[in-house]
Amino acid sequence: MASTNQLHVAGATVNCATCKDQSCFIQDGLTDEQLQGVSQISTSRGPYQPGETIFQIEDPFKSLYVVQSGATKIETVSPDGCNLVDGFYFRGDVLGLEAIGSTLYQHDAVALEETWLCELPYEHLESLCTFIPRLQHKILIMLGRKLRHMNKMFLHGRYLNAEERLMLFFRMLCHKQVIRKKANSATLTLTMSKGDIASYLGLRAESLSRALTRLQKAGLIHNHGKTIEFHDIDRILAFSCD
Amino acid sequence: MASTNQLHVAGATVNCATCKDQSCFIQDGLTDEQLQGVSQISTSRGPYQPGETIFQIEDPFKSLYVVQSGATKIETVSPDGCNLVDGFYFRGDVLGLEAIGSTLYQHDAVALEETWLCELPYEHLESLCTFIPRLQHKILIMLGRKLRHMNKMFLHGRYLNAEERLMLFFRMLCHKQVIRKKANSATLTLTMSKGDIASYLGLRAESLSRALTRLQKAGLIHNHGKTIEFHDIDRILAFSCD
DNA sequence: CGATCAATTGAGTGTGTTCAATGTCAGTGG
DNA sequence: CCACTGACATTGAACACACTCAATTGATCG
Repeated sequence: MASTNQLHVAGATVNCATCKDQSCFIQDGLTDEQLQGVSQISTSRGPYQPGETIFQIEDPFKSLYVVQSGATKIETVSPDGCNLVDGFYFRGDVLGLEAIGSTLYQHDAVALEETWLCELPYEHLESLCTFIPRLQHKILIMLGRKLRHMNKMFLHGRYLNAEERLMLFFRMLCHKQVIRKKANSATLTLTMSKGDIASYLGLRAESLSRALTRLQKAGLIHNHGKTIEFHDIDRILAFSCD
Repeated sequence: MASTNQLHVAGATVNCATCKDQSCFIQDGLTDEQLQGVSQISTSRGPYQPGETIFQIEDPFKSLYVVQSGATKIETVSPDGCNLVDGFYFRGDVLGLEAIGSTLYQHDAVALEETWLCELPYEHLESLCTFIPRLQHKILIMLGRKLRHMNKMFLHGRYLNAEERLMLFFRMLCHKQVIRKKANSATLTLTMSKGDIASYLGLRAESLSRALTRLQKAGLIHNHGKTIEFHDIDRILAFSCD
């Protein structure tokens, strides 16, 4: 696996500094000089293959990772030994925030497809914050945003039934531009298993399957294998949980 | 309502700097000089009376608040207009973290009993972080800890039944020293309504009531009105959700 | 082509919800 | 002092939704 300060994105190899062009949230809005500071501590990692582990639960916490391309899931183990999928991460998302303030990672992180990451050693990053107040500000914003997101999912997700949770999931994927939208129809190619999705949504695989079937019978989607087609994506996007 | 840099705790009026003695997390471990910096930006607020609002959802976000004495709840409004209780805060807890990175508060915060708070203007606090790396570090730890806590509640709480959620709630109150423990029996005087507790636990008031009844029939607790007695608190504390 | 794992479908069950009725308590006013 | 009120709490009965367990189909890969 390569380990350079070069990034591989969509077939091309590019420098970390061009992160800026991809609106990678951490770098976004920093001056060139500040950017260089961040570049100096960051390292490109990849390609991770599907199923490959990025870090494991209770490994010593060392770095945050920004997803440059590909997709990743994080999961923990429940009291009774089941795997609980806790999140999906796509381009621009930051892995490892839950470990801040701890010495250990809180999850397993696993690549879902061929994935490139940008590693940010956390101690260096925190030190850098002292010299770049704007960077400190961005990290804090990111943490606050994550808190709000979890809070919303937590509070409102509880009261949604299986179909509503699924709609919410599709909306999230659309927002992260994982669903390729054209006109008002769209296609989604799943990189994760349906079991993972079910777990993420707090459902059993069977319940998710039934929800998919119901949405299909309602004419909203067409579900075959790893691809889901949306006939009227706008109706899904219009669905509101709040 | 008073507004000074004096704190009222347990009937006495004390200076903000003595926060240190109460292991208020933000100040804890700072040098005297650094402490003074924090003291300079902080203001004591109170007493808030039961039911009194501290801040409201969508008010402009200005400050974090550390609970010095008393108790507070935060709540949001669900899609269908119900109040959802999202957290209870006791001595040493910090209110308003979810608003970091936003311009608006994300919750209503309401005092549950006579309550004193220490107000920390957020912009000042963030500026101060640049000069006191240790303070920055503490804030980040605090946010990470909050993330982990929510994560755990979110993931594992979903799979607990009513009784288990209730036990978890008691355990939390014990940990926050709200339940007065003596030998292996203990007493809890509720400052919040049972409806609030139910909402916090993701249950209906009826379901919570039934869970209380079942625990009482099992001889674990005695539930009358606003007080709950624990005959064998250790069995409750031994209950593990993970 | 069979082996294996993921996904789907069916039938029966359980836990919390919903709706409605009753009980409890504090505060108010006659 | 008692009756009235309104908010909160409890209890009962019927229901809904996701769960469990089991069987079947489908997809992928050696």
